[in-house]
Amino acid sequence: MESYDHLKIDKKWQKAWEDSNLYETKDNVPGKENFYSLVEFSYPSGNLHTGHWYAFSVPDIFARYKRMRGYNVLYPMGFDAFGLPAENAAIKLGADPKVWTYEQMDKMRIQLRSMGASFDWSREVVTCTPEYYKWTQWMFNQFLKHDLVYRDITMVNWCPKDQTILANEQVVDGTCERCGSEVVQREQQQWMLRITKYADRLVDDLDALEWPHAIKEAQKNWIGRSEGSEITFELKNPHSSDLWKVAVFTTRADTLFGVTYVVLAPEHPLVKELIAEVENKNEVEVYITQTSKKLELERQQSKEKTGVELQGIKAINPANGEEVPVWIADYVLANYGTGAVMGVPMHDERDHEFAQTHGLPIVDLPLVDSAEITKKVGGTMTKTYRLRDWGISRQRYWGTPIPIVYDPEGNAHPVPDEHLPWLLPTDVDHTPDGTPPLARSKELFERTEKIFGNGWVPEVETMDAFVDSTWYFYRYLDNKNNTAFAAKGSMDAWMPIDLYMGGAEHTTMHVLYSRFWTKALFDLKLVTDSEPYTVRRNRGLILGPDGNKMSKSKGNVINPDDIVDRLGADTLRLYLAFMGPYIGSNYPWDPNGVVGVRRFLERVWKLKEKIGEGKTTPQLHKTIKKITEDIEAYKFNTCIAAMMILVNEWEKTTAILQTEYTDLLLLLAPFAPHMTEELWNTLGQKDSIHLSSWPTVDESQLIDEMRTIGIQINGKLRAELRISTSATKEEIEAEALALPKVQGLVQSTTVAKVIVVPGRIVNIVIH
RNA sequence: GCUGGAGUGGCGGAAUUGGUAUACGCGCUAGUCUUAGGAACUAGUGCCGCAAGGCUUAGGAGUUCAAGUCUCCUCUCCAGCACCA
Repeated sequence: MESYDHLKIDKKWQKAWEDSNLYETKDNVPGKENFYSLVEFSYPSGNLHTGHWYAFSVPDIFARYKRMRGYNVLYPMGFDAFGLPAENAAIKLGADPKVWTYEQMDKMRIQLRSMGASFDWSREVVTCTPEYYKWTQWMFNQFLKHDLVYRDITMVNWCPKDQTILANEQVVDGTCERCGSEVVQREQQQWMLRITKYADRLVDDLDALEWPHAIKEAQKNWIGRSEGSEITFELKNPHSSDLWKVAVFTTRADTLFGVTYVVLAPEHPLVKELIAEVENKNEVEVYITQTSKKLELERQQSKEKTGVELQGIKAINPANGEEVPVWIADYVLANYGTGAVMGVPMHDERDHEFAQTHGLPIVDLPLVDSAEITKKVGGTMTKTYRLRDWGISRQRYWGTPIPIVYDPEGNAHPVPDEHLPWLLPTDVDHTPDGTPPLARSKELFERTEKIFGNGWVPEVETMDAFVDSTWYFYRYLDNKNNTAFAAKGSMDAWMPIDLYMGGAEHTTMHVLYSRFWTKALFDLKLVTDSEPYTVRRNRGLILGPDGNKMSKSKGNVINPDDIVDRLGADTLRLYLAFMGPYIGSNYPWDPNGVVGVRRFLERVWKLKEKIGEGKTTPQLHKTIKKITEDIEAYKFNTCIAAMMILVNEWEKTTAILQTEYTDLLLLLAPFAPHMTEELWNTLGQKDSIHLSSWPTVDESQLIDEMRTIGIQINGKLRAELRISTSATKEEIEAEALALPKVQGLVQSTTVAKVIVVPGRIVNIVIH
């Protein structure tokens, strides 16, 4: 018999599946229910690493299993092709981002094929193609029309060295992830998406979703909804008749009588007005300048309660008319709540520290009812959020152009739909110099004037790449449509997504953004579901053999291509699935462990020689049952363990039936698609094993005639009893008590009670 | 600090959900084969003990005939948020 030659077998079947379009998925197949299984598509980095294998080949097991259970399964793949990784790599190599990206995608498609995953490549989606970003722009226009897009000046992360805005996720501990410079906050006008309008729904709709508690909590945490009161304090200056009002947000209106001062954030708009009135103008101005220069890192790390009193200004407590001093301090954040707080040192730790530092009074007055006092002082019960609107402007080249043009007066206008896709120009030097690269495109400016008239200029910013990925799962459903982002019929066939497996790092970014996007589309009646993912599950990470995250600098990277060459795609797939439950933990790579599963595959291979006449093994049906249950719970590790147990048992027998062997192949097919297909084929089967049905459990085979149960005395295991499963409680008790071992221990005592759990245990209670 | 999650052999992890703890794999030990290294195969392998036996699911208490599993306290680790009023 030929030995298991993975190199030959992997390639042979990958080609055969491709030639026969085995995984091409139709929107509707009579008699089959649809199942949409989604995994996060990847950046075209041109290098498929172990993480990709874990992210794609393990969920492929589930997709294949579902197909064998009779579902019409969509398991698509594509590329999140715009964005920083491509642009950075291109800049570094002096290459064109587009050329570089397309080269990487070509490489990755080849690597992805080596996985033997059941992707339907005919539905591939690439976000940097005009055919795709046309619809990203179209949706942007729709949102603009419905006031979900606006332009505003906000604080952004700015890297002074790279002269560019950084996304939040590119700021690592206050420094630029690329060059390590300390990031500063800077005011910048940008295009914003009104995600905060959806804050309540993004929190409340989580309740109905079948998602893990941890993911829901992380999103709630991130949105940070806080319920409280907004209360207005009047400010006055004894030397003039001017009056100002300042609203504060508090969750503790009940402490209103304990207020001994009011604090504004240094950036609070009112401060600019008040500054002319204060007695210590210089001091205040110096403080404002100092805090604005403070690096984000410092402000985060130093919890020192600095501040300056606005001398001469007094706030009037609406509850009792008492005059209290007004301060500015940078422990009050401008962009949370109203940017102003009432200082209650008795009941708030930070206020207490501030009061102590600056010698402000700390008074203990009785608490009142929050709702009542809020009403009494003319305040309102309100909610505030940590979540802020999503700034999507990027001063970069490699992204979806924001489809906006400005008239000669500087007013913004959307690029009409008939001019979409609003193409990304190519006549651009993409080296970052602090100005958007598109500003240097002659073609873009000429195009704008040609279409809109003299003096019109284009928007020169591009969109955050997270915008592209908010809706990619709709495009898989109808990826060639050029009259709509997807036809309603295709969306009805597949949405909402049945299973979305991905990384925990996307919980508060991509997953939240795409939920928002879907809700916005839903409100515009463009889609029929307000939530995109029925089930979301987070997988873990594959760590290096040293237990650290794989990285080139640590020298602990396992290259999947090497494993595929040496041991085969099936071994790698199987090992990744065998490491532990798919949902939950991170697992270190064990170079010996991967050899262990290869041995298992070889045993399955050799078992073919044992096919012959014989008796059915009851173990097979227990195995089918076990795997069917565990696979549904994404516990692929115990599925493989169950197959190993079966193979261990079969190795001890002289012969196995061919039907039993093919049942094992069917169970193993989702895990090791290449080897099982080869064995299936050599046994004379004509159709692909991957078009076959999942084996059924013969319930009658599950019933054991005899069973070994444990005999405990006072809860401690003392003996074992082999007994018929049809034995009555009385029979079991009698036999247990008759055991010599039990006799010896029970003899000189009184048996108080005997608990018999048939098929499980006997516990004899003695005194 | 707040929120969530987790602690089981030398390692990754099992445990029918309250019923024989340590399945399966790795590693380790011995043996067979091999010039050797490796690979493969066979047997053993929770800990202490020569043994009888005792102990064991981070630690401590509790409920129960019975606890890895339920309850309370303590400790440790991981993740997210964090001067969020």
